[in-house]
Amino acid sequence: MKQKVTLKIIAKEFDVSISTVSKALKNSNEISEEVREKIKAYADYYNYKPNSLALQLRAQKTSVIGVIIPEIVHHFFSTVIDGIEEHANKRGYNVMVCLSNESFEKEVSNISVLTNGSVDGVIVSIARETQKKEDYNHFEMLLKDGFPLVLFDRIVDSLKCDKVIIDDIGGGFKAANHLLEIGSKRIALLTTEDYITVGALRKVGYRKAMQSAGLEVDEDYVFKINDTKNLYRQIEKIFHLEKVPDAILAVNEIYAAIAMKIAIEKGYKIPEDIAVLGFTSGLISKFTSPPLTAITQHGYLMGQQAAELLINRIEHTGPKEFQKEVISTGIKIRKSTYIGE
Amino acid sequence: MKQKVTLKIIAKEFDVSISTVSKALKNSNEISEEVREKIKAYADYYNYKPNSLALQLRAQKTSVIGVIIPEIVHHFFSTVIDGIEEHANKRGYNVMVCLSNESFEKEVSNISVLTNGSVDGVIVSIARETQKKEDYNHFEMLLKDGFPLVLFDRIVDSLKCDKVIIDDIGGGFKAANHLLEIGSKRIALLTTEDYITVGALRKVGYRKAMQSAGLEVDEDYVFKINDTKNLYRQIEKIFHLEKVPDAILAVNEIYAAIAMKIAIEKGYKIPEDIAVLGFTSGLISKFTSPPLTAITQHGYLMGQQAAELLINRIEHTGPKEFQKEVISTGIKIRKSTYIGE
DNA sequence: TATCAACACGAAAACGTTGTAGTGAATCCA
DNA sequence: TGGATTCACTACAACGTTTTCGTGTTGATA
Repeated sequence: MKQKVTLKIIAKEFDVSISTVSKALKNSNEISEEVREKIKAYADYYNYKPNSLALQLRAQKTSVIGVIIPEIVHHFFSTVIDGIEEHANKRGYNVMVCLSNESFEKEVSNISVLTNGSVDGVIVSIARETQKKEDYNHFEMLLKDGFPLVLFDRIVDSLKCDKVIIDDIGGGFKAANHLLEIGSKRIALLTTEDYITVGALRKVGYRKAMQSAGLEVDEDYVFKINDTKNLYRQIEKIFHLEKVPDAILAVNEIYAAIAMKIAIEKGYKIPEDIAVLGFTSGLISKFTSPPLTAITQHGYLMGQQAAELLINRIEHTGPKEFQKEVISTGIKIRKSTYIGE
Repeated sequence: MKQKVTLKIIAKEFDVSISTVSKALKNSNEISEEVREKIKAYADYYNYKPNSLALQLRAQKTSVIGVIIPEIVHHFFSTVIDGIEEHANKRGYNVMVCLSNESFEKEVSNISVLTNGSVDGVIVSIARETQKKEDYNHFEMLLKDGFPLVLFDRIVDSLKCDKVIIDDIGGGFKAANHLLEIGSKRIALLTTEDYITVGALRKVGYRKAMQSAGLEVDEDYVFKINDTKNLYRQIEKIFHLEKVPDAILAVNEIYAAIAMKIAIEKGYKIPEDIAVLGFTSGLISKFTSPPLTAITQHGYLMGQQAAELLINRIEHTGPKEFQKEVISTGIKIRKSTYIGE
């Protein structure tokens, strides 16, 4: 690459000092009209732009925020990043994305790389492996130094920092309630293993809804799916129950889509025989047949909120106490639970 | 935030010079065992990490690569980023993602921000608006300075730089050919407007396949969809043709899924009456019913290649001449074109 | 006792920028 | 003519590193 033009080079060109060039380019009236103009012309011609590293080093501020997510090939996380970007840009920040790939080690190393001065703060959604290990030392180190940190979606309560979460309990409740309202009696729950908070919380909501309808939660109707094994085979077990459920509540859209597919193959009519409802994070729900009723998650909003909290923390605007924002879910009713029309 | 510990601070603490501290931490044997150990212990305790801005400024190298994509909420682009990240990390680089949101202005400003020293090179997929305007000045400026730039997917041939593209012509050919092989005679094409290169190229492939089968391309069977208007209404026009096609080739999975949905509503059987095939970039194809046969795109591989080209360019490994890598497509045959078990 | 090497450390430049605090010359006022 | 003021510019520190080139002290050697 060609030498980038710097103040020094321009200064040498016109045989003036570096300060003169700097001031001329900033239109300071300490510098004569004449000198100013020729320097600006030269800088313009050679497309001078101040080196941001130098600026950042001097200002002790990068105007970059780091984001660490478990994976990017996931519609929900993409929407969150989109929201972060939008808000960050509006406030003059850029975004640096790192992926943990659900790995503890990679998360730790990402944190380490990002917090060595390259960013003013970080937003993170914790990796699975970290949640399983329950080792949050890398975060605690940051917080001890007062480094701006915002956790979203996959959070841990014990860490003293700003957080943004989806109202998963509310979502689970809303989901189960909808099924109860359309008359379902035996609602099967397709959820994740317990250590995955999101699944666990949605289950809590489901349980709450069942109880407030005066129904017992039969643990035989709760299926904890292991993502690393064959999904079809695990989900199919729903249909081995003595009394096949009249509704299925899945904590994500993949499980829901698969359950629906199996149900149809087995000759059940949806929603007449079995109603199906999922939590959506992508486009699948819209294109299954029948289209899937789903709890919607507003990742974009979540990203915006996270960015806002972080930048407020960085700039010391906003409250001193740590915030915990809760993003409420929506429900998009489609044909998989809706008879009539 | 608390003051970060620096060499200077440690130096003051032990009343030695900054150089001594720097050398001690690097285990230089210029420094006595004793001094070395106490400095290392202190640094360790206070979690000293060299400031990367300072390192980067000094080394005139950031080990960061910038990526500008039109949007992130798009499975294809996510997979590309994933691939970029993977390769970049392997070679010691970090990734900074910016979104152009298909806007020319934002693309220009992203380029400007990234190339002021914050990254060693950029990978970009050009925004729609830029392609429509045909204004590539911001890229030409970079190339004039020899700044490392890799274009992927949405490229422009006139720019002298490394490129990675999907073999869209081949994909279109492969798609049409598959339909011809299963006996389709009247293949409708659902494509984008002409200025979108990807759609245009896939059409070329479609045309080639038709011609090599000795068939004329009837322009009435080519539908150019405008993404900003109502998709259903535009796609429905397929079924207003005098002779309804016996196959539909869509240049993306959304169009394909919608076409299939409309066909089913109108009582056609898929694939018996009409076979449907799309280009996939997400998970939709897998979960429609019937599942959609699709040309697959290998975004991950594309990302890896792009990163490899870029880093080779940055580090002057690899050939001097600009490369144009072509990623070939695959085809995943599912029930939407496949009769029989 | 003069010479030299080894040892253990410090000074300073460089990366590119900004802003404060000079500085020398011209101009002004009385 | 002497002092103050304005003008147009320069020097320098600072941000945090690394690295090259000193430099003073010690101990050994001839």
